[in-house]
Amino acid sequence: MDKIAFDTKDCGSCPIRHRAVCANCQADELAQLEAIKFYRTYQAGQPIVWAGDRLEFVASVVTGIASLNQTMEDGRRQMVGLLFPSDFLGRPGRNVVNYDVTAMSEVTLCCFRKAPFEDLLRRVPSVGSRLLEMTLDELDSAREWMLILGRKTAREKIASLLVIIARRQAGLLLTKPGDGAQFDLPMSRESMSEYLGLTLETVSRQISALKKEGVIVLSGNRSVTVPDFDRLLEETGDDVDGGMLA
Amino acid sequence: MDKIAFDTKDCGSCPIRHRAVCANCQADELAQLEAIKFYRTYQAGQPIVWAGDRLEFVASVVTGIASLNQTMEDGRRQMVGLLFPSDFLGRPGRNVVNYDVTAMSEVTLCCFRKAPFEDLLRRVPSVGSRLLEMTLDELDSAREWMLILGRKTAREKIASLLVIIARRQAGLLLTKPGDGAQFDLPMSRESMSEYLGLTLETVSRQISALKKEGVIVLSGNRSVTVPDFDRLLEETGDDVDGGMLA
DNA sequence: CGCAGTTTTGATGGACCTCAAAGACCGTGG
DNA sequence: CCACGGTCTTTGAGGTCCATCAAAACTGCG
Repeated sequence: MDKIAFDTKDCGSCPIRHRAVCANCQADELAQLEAIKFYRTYQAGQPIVWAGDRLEFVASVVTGIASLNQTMEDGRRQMVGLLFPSDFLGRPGRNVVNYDVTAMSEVTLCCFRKAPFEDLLRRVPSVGSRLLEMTLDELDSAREWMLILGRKTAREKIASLLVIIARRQAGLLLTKPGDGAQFDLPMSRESMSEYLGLTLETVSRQISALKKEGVIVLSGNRSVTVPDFDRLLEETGDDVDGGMLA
Repeated sequence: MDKIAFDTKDCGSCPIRHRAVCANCQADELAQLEAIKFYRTYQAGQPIVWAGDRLEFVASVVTGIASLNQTMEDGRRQMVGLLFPSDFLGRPGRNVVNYDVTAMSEVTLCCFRKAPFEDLLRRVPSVGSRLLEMTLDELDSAREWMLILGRKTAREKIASLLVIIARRQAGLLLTKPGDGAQFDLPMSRESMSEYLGLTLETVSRQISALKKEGVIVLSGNRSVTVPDFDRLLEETGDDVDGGMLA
């Protein structure tokens, strides 16, 4: 297994230091978090927790990508969350998780045991305020996702997912990836179908169509290049330019 | 216009005192909120704010029901939130709203101007912690909703919506309405279709089917009686008893 | 090279959408 | 009190997008 590529003793060298739940912390507050943290690593495809299980910690995703999934009695599955580096896992004040959490790639978590973290949440306002901010961001993206699930066509769904992944892999949420942007899909066709409320066959067909029309270029099954990002944006069905131009 | 049916000077008589963002406040904290609050009432069907508009206040819904909607360029609409009494409207730290907000029935809001509220959020931890708790609850229900949108059949969607409305109208979220429960639909068929990612015709057909099979009884278009609540629950496709019995 | 898992492609069917018209509900005014 | 009009809802007929079932092609790895 790979070694973690940063100094686990020093939060200052942490790649998510300025985006995670600790982002607003001063040095002394950071020290309190540092005192109760520990790391865990999961292999690609490995479950992190199952719905209904107790989760003894909360955590920040440091590297890798994890998914939250709901499963119905008859096996139908819907992804309901996708955790990128700096995203927060777990709910303070609740011991049982509602969703299956799975590592989509190798995932490293920065974990805090529940009780000390909740105590800290009460004492250190900058952690609570940052967590509120992050939760509101997640609620916003959940609502965008609801529009995708409820109203978009299969083709628009695929384009939307590609845009979301391209943006998040590029690091900052607000910047627009440039033309020629290249990124890896962090998931299988099946996971994409669970994200989008489609079957894996429909996902495959729509990706093939976008490829044939030159909207995207594939090398291998996971690597995507976007020659013209605006073209991809048009395919999402969203208002590309905020309604300012034509 | 009807008069508000409680004393607007006294938070103690407020119907949502123990469930809203002020739920965890002590008397002195409540006094600070009371000092900056004001009320607004909107008629059924009236817009509260449009997506992209500035919203100068945040608010708790005191009475009535409001919806959050997203609209695509070509007119497709998806409801992304449904605000019942005690739910919170607006996002601290952001001046512009992302969704159209509409009063579905006559709505009374308990409003706080943004700046004083955000100031109070910094000074009074019990408000921030309650808001975090409420936001996490909303995120949970948004994720349940995503399962509905992505994986359920039209019939299951209708049954799920009826259960959600029955539960929330009954007041507490956890209690199961008894058999013979009667409630009013707070929205038109069209709004139901925007909630569920369907057309209004499909909504109407599925309601007719549930009615014909005796799962529900209608009197007028808005009043619903559920003779056997477990029967309705089965129609949602969800695990009825948490997988404990059969 | 061969094998297991993943992805693509094909053929067919069904759930839901679209377009259209009739029917029910409800407030208003005669 | 009932007739009238507008809006909302129901019902019908036909079409389409996506799911389902099935098999071939590809990818990656020992």
